[in-house]
Amino acid sequence: MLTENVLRNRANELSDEERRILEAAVSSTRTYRPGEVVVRQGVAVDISTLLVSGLMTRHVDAADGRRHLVAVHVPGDFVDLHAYALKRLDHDVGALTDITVAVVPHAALEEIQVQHPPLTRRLWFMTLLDAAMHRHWVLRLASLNALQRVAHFLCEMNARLTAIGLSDGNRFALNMTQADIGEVCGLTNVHVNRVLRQLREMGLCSLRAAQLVVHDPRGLAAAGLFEADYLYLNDQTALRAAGQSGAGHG
Amino acid sequence: MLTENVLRNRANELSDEERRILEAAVSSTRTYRPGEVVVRQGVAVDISTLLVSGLMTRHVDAADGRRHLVAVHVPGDFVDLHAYALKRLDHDVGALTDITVAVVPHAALEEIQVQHPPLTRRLWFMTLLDAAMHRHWVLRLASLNALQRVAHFLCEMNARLTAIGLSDGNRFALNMTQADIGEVCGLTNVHVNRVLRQLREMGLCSLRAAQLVVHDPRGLAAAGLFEADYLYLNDQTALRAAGQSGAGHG
DNA sequence: CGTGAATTTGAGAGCCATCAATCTAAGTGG
DNA sequence: CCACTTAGATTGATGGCTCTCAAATTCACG
Repeated sequence: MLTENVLRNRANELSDEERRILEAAVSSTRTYRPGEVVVRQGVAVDISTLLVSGLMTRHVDAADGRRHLVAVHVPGDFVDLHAYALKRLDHDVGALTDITVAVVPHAALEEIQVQHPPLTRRLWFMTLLDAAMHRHWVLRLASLNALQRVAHFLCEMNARLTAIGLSDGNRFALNMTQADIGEVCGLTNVHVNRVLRQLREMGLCSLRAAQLVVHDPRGLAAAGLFEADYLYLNDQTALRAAGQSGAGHG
Repeated sequence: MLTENVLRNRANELSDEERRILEAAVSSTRTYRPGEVVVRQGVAVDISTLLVSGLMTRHVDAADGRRHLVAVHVPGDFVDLHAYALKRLDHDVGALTDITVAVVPHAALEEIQVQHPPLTRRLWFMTLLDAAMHRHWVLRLASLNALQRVAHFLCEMNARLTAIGLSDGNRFALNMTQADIGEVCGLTNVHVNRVLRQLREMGLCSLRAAQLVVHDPRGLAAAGLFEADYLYLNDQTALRAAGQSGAGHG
């Protein structure tokens, strides 16, 4: 029951039977060390990977040697479900921390697609969540300044990790360096450092020893112009952690 | 046969039968004027829209009144297929130019999902293309400067429009103001204007009267660090237009 | 306690935003 | 056919946010 917890607590929550079906589709599990590449750009694959523990990245290595993150994945994310339809990826997928992933052969997904349309639709939904997150990353980069970007990203991680029980809404493990955060927010590690100091001095949050402590969730959300609706969560705790009212979407 | 042309020329090209099925799923067509909102954020919908002609946007209105584009859609894009799984959107979808869209009720999509798994998989693929594009918009904003961003975006539009026969690879209609391009690239209209002048003086391309003329496709691609692989095109003309060798992906 | 990675702080420079004005093109009404 | 209007394009001057370069300090870990 590797994926039991990580597949809960989503707006799109799976039924017990659907979880069983997915569990049965897992052929094996693998572990990777920080920095290892799990799926390399352009290489055809016939498996998809479900993240069980740790953080993963989607990233592109620029010609000048710099790396840019285009997504961060948390446990429960069906990281590589795209590969089922795309077959090859336009970017690398790698381990940001120590991770464990479950491997699902595409043959098993094909069977699910034929035999379980409702589950297929839920899987489809999960890939659309990624797109929704991407859109807000675009928004973050296009319209927010450095302080707002970092605050927004930290709010997003808090909301996502709260939804899967890895944050209590005020404190969570964040095994990312300031350089990693810079690669997410389109900033240099130097400027991320200045922004984090500013957030600390504003009494909003502090990041020390890979632990983020959020002193003022609503204030942090306000600083980052963060609204959690794009995460499509239904977990009230997660919404509160995100500085939202949790009253629904209207 | 409204969608006949726009559904061709894709790596994921549909068969004649699949196109027929989709055609049959269309309940009606609608037209909109530039600036009109087709799907408003947060409103539950039970239809999806397929763009037949014109350009559409996904955008978010910021609190300060400024608009930010997170995606641009070209004819053939199943713009709102997301809504089938998501039901409500986290952003607005609107008309950038005069547009015609085909309306597909979700009930028809459900039937397709049950009866035509291969077509479902292709539709799924189409939504994943959006995500792939989003990722490269993230990359563009995070890692490129103003000149590179604009060049990159123009290359993307050229490649996408070439794939559907709306560009010959060197010239195409682009009914976007410089302010629109700024909203795509995270720049002000003023700076977009300076960048366009620079691109013109470099002999790469010129935008006049809603017509983009690309004088040097490979040079423009180089200026924007553009690589077309994320568009998952198989159309060799489109790849050449994109300044790529068209020799495949390795 | 030594070593390398990560964090922190400072100084200077550059890219792009902001503000403002002018110019062009297209459409409207008389 | 021409004044009038308006949206969009163009150009200039100034300022600020963030990068770059550099060095010092702290932290993690064997």
